[in-house]
Amino acid sequence: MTEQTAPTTAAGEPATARGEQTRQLILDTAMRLFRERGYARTTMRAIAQEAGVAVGNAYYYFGSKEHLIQEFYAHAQAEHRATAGPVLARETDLAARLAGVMHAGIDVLTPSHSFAASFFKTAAEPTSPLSPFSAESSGPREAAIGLFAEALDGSTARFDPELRPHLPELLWLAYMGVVLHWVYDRSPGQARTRELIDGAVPLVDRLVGLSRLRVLRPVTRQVLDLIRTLRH
Amino acid sequence: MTEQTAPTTAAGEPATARGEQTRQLILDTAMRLFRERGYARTTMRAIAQEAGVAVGNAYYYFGSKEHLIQEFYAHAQAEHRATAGPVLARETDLAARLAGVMHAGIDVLTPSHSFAASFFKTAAEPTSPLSPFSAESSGPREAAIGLFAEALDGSTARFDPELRPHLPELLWLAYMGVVLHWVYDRSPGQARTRELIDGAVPLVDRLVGLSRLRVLRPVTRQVLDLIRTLRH
DNA sequence: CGAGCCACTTGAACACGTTCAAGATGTCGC
DNA sequence: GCGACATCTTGAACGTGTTCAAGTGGCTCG
Repeated sequence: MTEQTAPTTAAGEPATARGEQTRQLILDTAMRLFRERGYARTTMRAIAQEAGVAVGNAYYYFGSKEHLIQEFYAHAQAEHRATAGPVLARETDLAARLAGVMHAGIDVLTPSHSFAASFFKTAAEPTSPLSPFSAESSGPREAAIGLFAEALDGSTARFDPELRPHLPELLWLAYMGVVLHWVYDRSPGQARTRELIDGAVPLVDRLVGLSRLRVLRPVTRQVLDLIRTLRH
Repeated sequence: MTEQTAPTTAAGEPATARGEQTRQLILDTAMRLFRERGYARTTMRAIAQEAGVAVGNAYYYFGSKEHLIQEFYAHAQAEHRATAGPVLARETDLAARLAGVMHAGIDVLTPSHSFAASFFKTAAEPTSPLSPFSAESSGPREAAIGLFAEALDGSTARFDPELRPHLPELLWLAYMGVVLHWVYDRSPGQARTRELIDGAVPLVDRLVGLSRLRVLRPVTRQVLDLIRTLRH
Protein backbone atom coordinates (compact mmCIF):
# COMPACT_ATOMS: atom_id res chain seq x y z
CA MET A 1 0.00 0.00 0.00
CA THR A 2 2.68 2.41 1.03
CA GLU A 3 4.91 0.79 -1.52
CA GLN A 4 4.19 2.74 -4.64
CA THR A 5 3.50 6.22 -3.46
CA ALA A 6 4.00 7.18 0.13
CA PRO A 7 1.84 10.17 1.04
CA THR A 8 4.12 13.16 0.78
CA THR A 9 2.13 15.68 2.72
CA ALA A 10 -0.11 15.30 5.74
CA ALA A 11 -3.83 15.84 5.37
CA GLY A 12 -5.11 19.39 5.55
CA GLU A 13 -4.19 21.51 8.50
CA PRO A 14 -7.25 22.83 10.27
CA ALA A 15 -8.24 26.36 9.34
CA THR A 16 -10.71 27.07 12.12
CA ALA A 17 -10.71 26.86 15.89
CA ARG A 18 -13.31 24.10 15.73
CA GLY A 19 -11.10 22.11 13.38
CA GLU A 20 -8.07 22.56 15.56
CA GLN A 21 -10.03 21.30 18.53
CA THR A 22 -11.33 18.21 16.73
CA ARG A 23 -7.87 17.43 15.48
CA GLN A 24 -6.39 17.63 18.96
CA LEU A 25 -9.20 15.50 20.35
CA ILE A 26 -8.61 12.76 17.82
CA LEU A 27 -4.86 12.89 18.36
CA ASP A 28 -5.13 12.70 22.15
CA THR A 29 -7.60 9.84 21.96
CA ALA A 30 -5.39 7.95 19.56
CA MET A 31 -2.28 8.37 21.72
CA ARG A 32 -4.19 7.22 24.79
CA LEU A 33 -5.49 4.12 23.04
CA PHE A 34 -2.08 3.35 21.53
CA ARG A 35 -0.59 3.39 25.00
CA GLU A 36 -3.44 1.38 26.48
CA ARG A 37 -3.82 -1.30 23.82
CA GLY A 38 -0.80 -1.00 21.58
CA TYR A 39 -0.75 0.26 18.01
CA ALA A 40 -1.95 -2.80 16.13
CA ARG A 41 -4.85 -3.51 18.46
CA THR A 42 -6.15 0.03 18.26
CA THR A 43 -8.53 0.33 15.33
CA MET A 44 -9.38 3.53 13.55
CA ARG A 45 -13.01 2.77 14.36
CA ALA A 46 -12.17 2.60 18.05
CA ILE A 47 -10.32 5.89 17.93
CA ALA A 48 -13.21 7.57 16.14
CA GLN A 49 -15.79 6.11 18.51
CA GLU A 50 -13.87 7.07 21.66
CA ALA A 51 -13.33 10.55 20.29
CA GLY A 52 -17.01 10.77 19.36
CA VAL A 53 -16.46 11.45 15.67
CA ALA A 54 -16.96 9.54 12.44
CA VAL A 55 -14.19 7.39 11.09
CA GLY A 56 -13.89 9.54 8.01
CA ASN A 57 -13.30 12.56 10.16
CA ALA A 58 -10.06 11.14 11.49
CA TYR A 59 -8.95 10.75 7.89
CA TYR A 60 -9.78 14.34 7.23
CA TYR A 61 -7.03 15.39 9.63
CA PHE A 62 -4.63 12.47 9.35
CA GLY A 63 -3.87 10.87 6.02
CA SER A 64 -3.47 7.44 7.54
CA LYS A 65 -3.02 5.59 10.77
CA GLU A 66 0.71 6.03 10.32
CA HIS A 67 0.36 9.78 10.22
CA LEU A 68 -0.96 9.67 13.73
CA ILE A 69 2.43 8.30 14.70
CA GLN A 70 4.22 11.06 12.85
CA GLU A 71 2.69 13.51 15.28
CA PHE A 72 4.10 11.54 18.13
CA TYR A 73 7.47 11.57 16.41
CA ALA A 74 7.61 15.34 16.09
CA HIS A 75 6.41 15.77 19.64
CA ALA A 76 9.09 13.47 21.02
CA GLN A 77 11.74 15.38 19.11
CA ALA A 78 10.76 18.67 20.69
CA GLU A 79 10.65 17.06 24.10
CA HIS A 80 14.09 15.58 23.56
CA ARG A 81 15.50 19.03 22.98
CA ALA A 82 13.85 20.40 26.07
CA THR A 83 14.98 17.52 28.27
CA ALA A 84 18.56 17.71 27.03
CA GLY A 85 18.72 21.47 27.57
CA PRO A 86 19.72 21.58 31.26
CA VAL A 87 22.50 19.04 30.86
CA LEU A 88 23.98 20.95 27.95
CA ALA A 89 23.83 24.14 29.97
CA ARG A 90 25.55 22.54 32.95
CA GLU A 91 28.21 20.09 31.75
CA THR A 92 31.40 20.80 29.84
CA ASP A 93 32.86 17.30 29.64
CA LEU A 94 32.12 15.71 26.27
CA ALA A 95 31.29 12.30 27.70
CA ALA A 96 28.87 13.84 30.18
CA ARG A 97 27.25 15.92 27.47
CA LEU A 98 26.85 12.98 25.10
CA ALA A 99 25.48 10.74 27.82
CA GLY A 100 23.11 13.53 28.79
CA VAL A 101 21.74 13.91 25.28
CA MET A 102 21.34 10.18 24.74
CA HIS A 103 19.73 9.49 28.11
CA ALA A 104 17.40 12.41 27.54
CA GLY A 105 16.30 10.89 24.27
CA ILE A 106 15.58 7.54 25.86
CA ASP A 107 13.87 9.26 28.80
CA VAL A 108 11.42 10.83 26.41
CA LEU A 109 10.75 7.60 24.55
CA THR A 110 10.48 5.29 27.54
CA PRO A 111 6.79 5.80 28.41
CA SER A 112 5.94 4.70 24.88
CA HIS A 113 8.18 1.69 24.62
CA SER A 114 5.30 -0.74 24.36
CA PHE A 115 3.98 0.69 21.16
CA ALA A 116 7.15 2.25 19.85
CA ALA A 117 8.00 -1.14 18.42
CA SER A 118 5.11 -0.94 15.97
CA PHE A 119 5.97 2.65 15.33
CA PHE A 120 9.45 1.45 14.50
CA LYS A 121 8.11 -1.13 12.09
CA THR A 122 6.63 1.47 9.82
CA ALA A 123 9.50 3.88 10.40
CA ALA A 124 11.90 1.23 9.18
CA GLU A 125 10.36 1.10 5.75
CA PRO A 126 12.64 3.06 3.44
CA THR A 127 9.78 4.59 1.48
CA SER A 128 7.89 5.63 4.57
CA PRO A 129 7.79 9.34 5.37
CA LEU A 130 8.40 8.22 8.95
CA SER A 131 11.83 6.88 8.19
CA PRO A 132 14.49 8.84 10.08
CA PHE A 133 16.41 9.09 6.82
CA SER A 134 13.50 10.33 4.72
CA ALA A 135 13.16 13.80 3.30
CA GLU A 136 9.99 14.31 5.29
CA SER A 137 11.87 13.69 8.51
CA SER A 138 14.70 16.03 7.62
CA GLY A 139 13.39 18.65 10.02
CA PRO A 140 13.49 16.51 13.17
CA ARG A 141 16.63 14.78 11.90
CA GLU A 142 18.54 18.04 11.45
CA ALA A 143 17.36 19.12 14.86
CA ALA A 144 18.68 15.93 16.42
CA ILE A 145 22.00 16.22 14.63
CA GLY A 146 22.14 19.81 15.80
CA LEU A 147 21.76 18.56 19.34
CA PHE A 148 24.93 16.53 18.92
CA ALA A 149 26.75 19.43 17.28
CA GLU A 150 25.88 21.45 20.33
CA ALA A 151 27.06 18.71 22.67
CA LEU A 152 30.34 18.69 20.77
CA ASP A 153 30.92 22.43 20.48
CA GLY A 154 30.08 23.23 24.07
CA SER A 155 32.58 20.71 25.37
CA THR A 156 36.22 21.06 26.35
CA ALA A 157 37.18 18.00 24.28
CA ARG A 158 40.00 18.21 21.76
CA PHE A 159 40.10 16.20 18.59
CA ASP A 160 41.26 16.21 14.99
CA PRO A 161 39.58 19.30 13.51
CA GLU A 162 39.07 17.48 10.25
CA LEU A 163 36.46 15.43 12.04
CA ARG A 164 34.34 18.39 13.02
CA PRO A 165 32.14 18.59 9.89
CA HIS A 166 31.09 14.96 10.08
CA LEU A 167 31.19 14.13 13.75
CA PRO A 168 27.73 15.41 14.70
CA GLU A 169 26.12 13.20 12.08
CA LEU A 170 28.24 10.22 13.11
CA LEU A 171 27.19 10.72 16.72
CA TRP A 172 23.57 10.92 15.65
CA LEU A 173 24.06 7.69 13.73
CA ALA A 174 25.45 6.09 16.87
CA TYR A 175 22.40 7.39 18.70
CA MET A 176 20.18 5.77 16.09
CA GLY A 177 21.99 2.55 16.93
CA VAL A 178 21.15 3.10 20.59
CA VAL A 179 17.52 3.67 19.70
CA LEU A 180 17.55 0.51 17.62
CA HIS A 181 18.88 -1.36 20.61
CA TRP A 182 16.23 0.23 22.80
CA VAL A 183 13.45 -0.88 20.49
CA TYR A 184 14.65 -4.47 20.73
CA ASP A 185 15.47 -4.23 24.43
CA ARG A 186 13.24 -6.47 26.54
CA SER A 187 15.09 -5.98 29.81
CA PRO A 188 12.98 -4.36 32.59
CA GLY A 189 12.79 -0.62 32.04
CA GLN A 190 15.18 -1.10 29.13
CA ALA A 191 18.01 -1.02 31.67
CA ARG A 192 20.23 -2.77 29.16
CA THR A 193 20.06 0.21 26.87
CA ARG A 194 21.10 2.49 29.71
CA GLU A 195 24.14 0.29 30.20
CA LEU A 196 24.84 0.48 26.51
CA ILE A 197 24.87 4.28 26.66
CA ASP A 198 27.05 4.33 29.77
CA GLY A 199 29.45 1.87 28.19
CA ALA A 200 29.54 3.26 24.69
CA VAL A 201 29.81 6.96 25.47
CA PRO A 202 33.21 6.76 27.24
CA LEU A 203 34.37 4.62 24.37
CA VAL A 204 33.29 7.17 21.82
CA ASP A 205 34.78 9.90 23.95
CA ARG A 206 38.10 8.07 24.01
CA LEU A 207 38.06 7.37 20.29
CA VAL A 208 37.36 11.00 19.53
CA GLY A 209 40.29 11.99 21.72
CA LEU A 210 42.52 9.41 20.07
CA SER A 211 41.91 11.07 16.72
CA ARG A 212 44.72 13.45 17.69
CA LEU A 213 47.13 10.54 17.85
CA ARG A 214 49.69 10.35 15.12
CA VAL A 215 49.48 6.61 14.49
CA LEU A 216 45.77 6.86 13.96
CA ARG A 217 45.92 9.65 11.45
CA PRO A 218 45.60 7.28 8.47
CA VAL A 219 42.57 5.61 10.03
CA THR A 220 40.90 8.95 10.56
CA ARG A 221 41.61 9.87 6.97
CA GLN A 222 40.22 6.56 5.80
CA VAL A 223 37.02 7.10 7.73
CA LEU A 224 36.61 10.58 6.32
CA ASP A 225 37.30 9.38 2.79
CA LEU A 226 34.65 6.72 3.16
CA ILE A 227 32.09 9.24 4.34
CA ARG A 228 32.92 11.60 1.50
CA THR A 229 32.64 8.78 -1.01
CA LEU A 230 29.21 7.82 0.25
CA ARG A 231 28.07 11.39 0.24
CA HIS A 232 28.94 11.64 -3.45
CA MET B 1 -2.05 -8.26 14.66
CA THR B 2 1.47 -9.54 15.05
CA GLU B 3 1.76 -7.46 18.12
CA GLN B 4 0.35 -9.74 20.76
CA THR B 5 1.37 -13.17 19.63
CA ALA B 6 3.64 -13.68 16.70
CA PRO B 7 3.13 -17.10 15.13
CA THR B 8 5.90 -19.25 16.52
CA THR B 9 5.83 -22.10 14.05
CA ALA B 10 5.15 -22.21 10.36
CA ALA B 11 2.06 -23.93 9.06
CA GLY B 12 2.17 -27.66 8.55
CA GLU B 13 4.90 -29.11 6.44
CA PRO B 14 3.48 -31.17 3.62
CA ALA B 15 3.35 -34.91 4.28
CA THR B 16 2.68 -36.14 0.76
CA ALA B 17 4.23 -35.64 -2.65
CA ARG B 18 1.10 -33.87 -3.82
CA GLY B 19 1.31 -31.51 -0.87
CA GLU B 20 4.94 -30.78 -1.51
CA GLN B 21 4.13 -29.97 -5.10
CA THR B 22 1.30 -27.61 -4.24
CA ARG B 23 3.45 -25.90 -1.65
CA GLN B 24 6.24 -25.35 -4.16
CA LEU B 25 3.78 -24.07 -6.75
CA ILE B 26 2.35 -21.51 -4.38
CA LEU B 27 5.79 -20.43 -3.25
CA ASP B 28 7.12 -20.01 -6.80
CA THR B 29 4.05 -18.09 -7.86
CA ALA B 30 4.31 -15.82 -4.86
CA MET B 31 7.99 -15.09 -5.46
CA ARG B 32 7.32 -14.32 -9.10
CA LEU B 33 4.50 -11.93 -8.27
CA PHE B 34 6.50 -10.29 -5.50
CA ARG B 35 9.25 -9.57 -7.98
CA GLU B 36 6.83 -8.43 -10.66
CA ARG B 37 4.54 -6.22 -8.58
CA GLY B 38 6.25 -5.78 -5.25
CA TYR B 39 5.18 -7.23 -1.94
CA ALA B 40 2.40 -4.87 -0.94
CA ARG B 41 0.70 -4.90 -4.34
CA THR B 42 0.62 -8.66 -4.52
CA THR B 43 -2.55 -9.91 -2.87
CA MET B 44 -3.02 -13.35 -1.42
CA ARG B 45 -6.00 -13.68 -3.75
CA ALA B 46 -3.77 -12.96 -6.73
CA ILE B 47 -1.23 -15.52 -5.62
CA ALA B 48 -3.91 -18.15 -5.16
CA GLN B 49 -5.55 -17.36 -8.48
CA GLU B 50 -2.28 -17.41 -10.44
CA ALA B 51 -1.30 -20.66 -8.76
CA GLY B 52 -4.74 -22.10 -9.51
CA VAL B 53 -5.65 -22.87 -5.92
CA ALA B 54 -8.04 -21.49 -3.34
CA VAL B 55 -6.93 -18.72 -1.03
CA GLY B 56 -7.32 -20.95 1.99
CA ASN B 57 -4.94 -23.42 0.46
CA ALA B 58 -2.10 -20.96 0.59
CA TYR B 59 -2.81 -20.54 4.28
CA TYR B 60 -2.65 -24.26 4.75
CA TYR B 61 1.03 -24.21 3.81
CA PHE B 62 2.01 -20.73 4.92
CA GLY B 63 0.75 -19.26 8.17
CA SER B 64 0.65 -15.76 6.76
CA LYS B 65 1.83 -13.57 3.93
CA GLU B 66 4.95 -12.88 5.98
CA HIS B 67 5.78 -16.54 6.14
CA LEU B 68 6.14 -16.56 2.39
CA ILE B 69 8.98 -14.12 2.91
CA GLN B 70 10.56 -16.34 5.52
CA GLU B 71 11.08 -18.94 2.84
CA PHE B 72 12.85 -16.40 0.74
CA TYR B 73 14.96 -15.50 3.73
CA ALA B 74 16.14 -19.05 4.35
CA HIS B 75 16.76 -19.56 0.66
CA ALA B 76 18.90 -16.44 0.40
CA GLN B 77 20.93 -17.56 3.40
CA ALA B 78 21.80 -20.87 1.79
CA GLU B 79 22.65 -19.13 -1.45
CA HIS B 80 24.85 -16.68 0.39
CA ARG B 81 26.88 -19.57 1.77
CA ALA B 82 27.24 -21.15 -1.63
CA THR B 83 28.23 -17.91 -3.33
CA ALA B 84 30.79 -17.06 -0.68
CA GLY B 85 32.34 -20.53 -0.83
CA PRO B 86 34.80 -20.07 -3.74
CA VAL B 87 36.19 -16.80 -2.37
CA LEU B 88 36.78 -18.38 1.03
CA ALA B 89 38.52 -21.30 -0.63
CA ARG B 90 40.75 -19.03 -2.69
CA GLU B 91 41.73 -15.98 -0.65
CA THR B 92 43.85 -15.80 2.48
CA ASP B 93 43.92 -12.06 3.03
CA LEU B 94 41.37 -11.01 5.64
CA ALA B 95 40.22 -7.93 3.76
CA ALA B 96 39.69 -9.96 0.59
CA ARG B 97 37.79 -12.63 2.50
CA LEU B 98 35.55 -10.14 4.26
CA ALA B 99 34.85 -8.24 1.06
CA GLY B 100 34.09 -11.56 -0.63
CA VAL B 101 31.56 -12.59 1.98
CA MET B 102 29.85 -9.23 2.03
CA HIS B 103 29.70 -8.83 -1.74
CA ALA B 104 28.39 -12.37 -2.02
CA GLY B 105 25.57 -11.52 0.38
CA ILE B 106 24.60 -8.44 -1.61
CA ASP B 107 24.93 -10.38 -4.87
CA VAL B 108 22.32 -12.81 -3.65
CA LEU B 109 19.97 -10.10 -2.49
CA THR B 110 20.27 -7.78 -5.45
CA PRO B 111 17.66 -9.34 -7.76
CA SER B 112 15.11 -8.83 -5.01
CA HIS B 113 15.97 -5.29 -4.05
CA SER B 114 12.64 -3.92 -5.19
CA PHE B 115 10.62 -5.94 -2.77
CA ALA B 116 13.25 -6.53 -0.14
CA ALA B 117 12.30 -3.15 1.25
CA SER B 118 8.85 -4.40 2.23
CA PHE B 119 10.41 -7.58 3.43
CA PHE B 120 12.65 -5.47 5.57
CA LYS B 121 9.72 -3.60 7.02
CA THR B 122 8.27 -6.67 8.65
CA ALA B 123 11.70 -8.05 9.48
CA ALA B 124 12.42 -4.89 11.41
CA GLU B 125 9.60 -5.44 13.85
CA PRO B 126 11.17 -6.76 17.04
CA THR B 127 8.37 -9.24 17.71
CA SER B 128 8.42 -10.61 14.19
CA PRO B 129 9.82 -14.09 13.70
CA LEU B 130 11.51 -12.60 10.66
CA SER B 131 13.69 -10.30 12.70
CA PRO B 132 17.36 -11.18 12.28
CA PHE B 133 17.65 -11.04 16.06
CA SER B 134 14.69 -13.28 16.80
CA ALA B 135 14.88 -16.79 18.18
CA GLU B 136 13.20 -18.12 15.04
CA SER B 137 15.97 -16.70 12.91
CA SER B 138 18.73 -18.12 15.08
CA GLY B 139 19.47 -20.82 12.53
CA PRO B 140 20.22 -18.52 9.59
CA ARG B 141 21.80 -16.00 11.94
CA GLU B 142 24.25 -18.52 13.40
CA ALA B 143 25.03 -19.67 9.89
CA ALA B 144 25.81 -16.12 8.82
CA ILE B 145 27.96 -15.48 11.88
CA GLY B 146 29.72 -18.75 11.14
CA LEU B 147 30.50 -17.43 7.69
CA PHE B 148 32.39 -14.55 9.26
CA ALA B 149 34.13 -16.85 11.71
CA GLU B 150 35.31 -18.82 8.72
CA ALA B 151 36.46 -15.68 6.94
CA LEU B 152 38.43 -14.79 10.05
CA ASP B 153 39.96 -18.16 10.80
CA GLY B 154 41.03 -18.93 7.27
CA SER B 155 42.93 -15.67 7.00
CA THR B 156 46.55 -14.80 7.71
CA ALA B 157 45.54 -11.77 9.74
CA ARG B 158 46.91 -11.28 13.24
CA PHE B 159 45.02 -9.56 16.01
CA ASP B 160 44.48 -9.48 19.73
CA PRO B 161 43.39 -13.04 20.59
CA GLU B 162 40.97 -11.71 23.17
CA LEU B 163 38.91 -10.43 20.29
CA ARG B 164 38.42 -13.83 18.72
CA PRO B 165 35.31 -14.92 20.62
CA HIS B 166 33.36 -11.80 19.75
CA LEU B 167 34.75 -10.71 16.43
CA PRO B 168 32.60 -12.92 14.19
CA GLU B 169 29.45 -11.53 15.70
CA LEU B 170 30.76 -7.97 15.46
CA LEU B 171 31.56 -8.52 11.81
CA TRP B 172 28.08 -9.91 11.25
CA LEU B 173 26.68 -6.83 12.95
CA ALA B 174 28.70 -4.66 10.60
CA TYR B 175 27.30 -6.71 7.75
CA MET B 176 23.79 -6.06 9.03
CA GLY B 177 24.69 -2.40 8.83
CA VAL B 178 25.70 -2.90 5.21
CA VAL B 179 22.40 -4.63 4.51
CA LEU B 180 20.57 -1.78 6.18
CA HIS B 181 22.39 0.63 3.91
CA TRP B 182 21.56 -1.55 0.91
CA VAL B 183 17.87 -1.52 1.74
CA TYR B 184 17.89 2.26 1.78
CA ASP B 185 20.22 2.55 -1.20
CA ARG B 186 18.52 4.16 -4.18
CA SER B 187 21.63 4.50 -6.33
CA PRO B 188 21.54 2.51 -9.62
CA GLY B 189 22.31 -1.12 -8.94
CA GLN B 190 22.94 -0.13 -5.35
CA ALA B 191 26.44 0.86 -6.41
CA ARG B 192 26.73 3.02 -3.32
CA THR B 193 26.55 -0.03 -1.12
CA ARG B 194 29.35 -1.65 -3.08
CA GLU B 195 31.45 1.41 -2.39
CA LEU B 196 30.54 1.18 1.25
CA ILE B 197 31.81 -2.39 1.39
CA ASP B 198 34.99 -1.55 -0.48
CA GLY B 199 35.62 1.40 1.78
CA ALA B 200 34.62 -0.13 5.09
CA VAL B 201 36.34 -3.49 4.75
CA PRO B 202 39.93 -2.13 4.59
CA LEU B 203 39.02 0.07 7.52
CA VAL B 204 37.79 -2.88 9.56
CA ASP B 205 40.83 -4.84 8.47
CA ARG B 206 43.11 -2.08 9.69
CA LEU B 207 41.27 -1.70 12.99
CA VAL B 208 41.48 -5.42 13.62
CA GLY B 209 45.22 -5.29 12.96
CA LEU B 210 45.60 -2.27 15.24
CA SER B 211 44.17 -4.27 18.11
CA ARG B 212 47.72 -5.60 18.62
CA LEU B 213 48.96 -2.10 19.29
CA ARG B 214 49.89 -1.34 22.86
CA VAL B 215 48.30 2.10 23.05
CA LEU B 216 44.99 0.69 21.97
CA ARG B 217 44.88 -2.11 24.49
CA PRO B 218 42.63 -0.14 26.87
CA VAL B 219 40.21 0.62 24.06
CA THR B 220 40.03 -3.02 23.09
CA ARG B 221 39.36 -3.94 26.69
CA GLN B 222 36.68 -1.31 26.90
CA VAL B 223 34.96 -2.66 23.84
CA LEU B 224 35.08 -6.21 25.18
CA ASP B 225 33.79 -5.10 28.57
CA LEU B 226 30.89 -3.37 26.92
CA ILE B 227 30.01 -6.46 24.95
CA ARG B 228 30.22 -8.64 28.04
CA THR B 229 28.03 -6.24 29.98
CA LEU B 230 25.37 -6.28 27.33
CA ARG B 231 25.48 -10.03 27.11
CA HIS B 232 24.70 -10.23 30.83
C1' DC C 1 -31.89 38.64 5.87
C1' DG C 2 -30.77 35.35 2.29
C1' DA C 3 -27.41 33.25 -1.11
C1' DG C 4 -23.20 31.29 -1.70
C1' DC C 5 -19.16 29.41 -0.15
C1' DC C 6 -15.89 26.91 2.45
C1' DA C 7 -14.56 24.05 6.30
C1' DC C 8 -15.87 20.34 8.24
C1' DT C 9 -18.52 15.82 9.13
C1' DT C 10 -20.78 11.60 8.03
C1' DG C 11 -21.11 6.46 7.34
C1' DA C 12 -21.75 3.14 3.81
C1' DA C 13 -18.75 0.74 0.65
C1' DC C 14 -14.30 -1.26 -0.95
C1' DA C 15 -10.07 -4.23 -1.00
C1' DC C 16 -7.24 -6.64 1.68
C1' DG C 17 -5.27 -10.38 5.05
C1' DT C 18 -7.06 -14.00 7.53
C1' DT C 19 -10.18 -17.85 9.50
C1' DC C 20 -12.81 -21.94 9.50
C1' DA C 21 -16.41 -25.33 8.89
C1' DA C 22 -17.32 -28.20 5.37
C1' DG C 23 -16.02 -31.15 1.76
C1' DA C 24 -12.74 -33.86 -1.54
C1' DT C 25 -8.94 -36.98 -2.17
C1' DG C 26 -5.97 -40.33 -1.35
C1' DT C 27 -4.00 -44.42 1.54
C1' DC C 28 -3.84 -48.28 4.52
C1' DG C 29 -5.56 -52.50 6.93
C1' DC C 30 -8.51 -56.20 6.30
C1' DG D 1 -13.37 -53.93 -2.57
C1' DC D 2 -14.40 -51.18 1.46
C1' DG D 3 -14.49 -48.51 5.57
C1' DA D 4 -11.75 -45.31 8.35
C1' DC D 5 -8.48 -42.07 8.75
C1' DA D 6 -5.20 -38.42 7.75
C1' DT D 7 -4.16 -35.14 4.32
C1' DC D 8 -5.39 -31.75 1.66
C1' DT D 9 -8.77 -28.19 -0.62
C1' DT D 10 -12.46 -25.03 -0.83
C1' DG D 11 -14.70 -20.34 -0.68
C1' DA D 12 -17.82 -17.66 2.02
C1' DA D 13 -17.40 -14.62 5.93
C1' DC D 14 -15.01 -11.54 9.32
C1' DG D 15 -12.41 -7.41 10.84
C1' DT D 16 -9.31 -4.10 9.30
C1' DG D 17 -7.50 0.42 7.00
C1' DT D 18 -9.11 3.48 3.71
C1' DT D 19 -12.14 6.19 0.28
C1' DC D 20 -15.67 9.22 -1.19
C1' DA D 21 -20.15 11.17 -2.49
C1' DA D 22 -23.30 13.36 0.15
C1' DG D 23 -24.41 16.17 3.62
C1' DT D 24 -24.16 20.08 7.71
C1' DG D 25 -23.00 24.37 9.77
C1' DG D 26 -21.44 28.85 10.15
C1' DC D 27 -19.43 32.83 7.96
C1' DT D 28 -19.30 36.77 4.62
C1' DC D 29 -21.07 39.76 1.15
C1' DG D 30 -24.74 42.25 -0.88
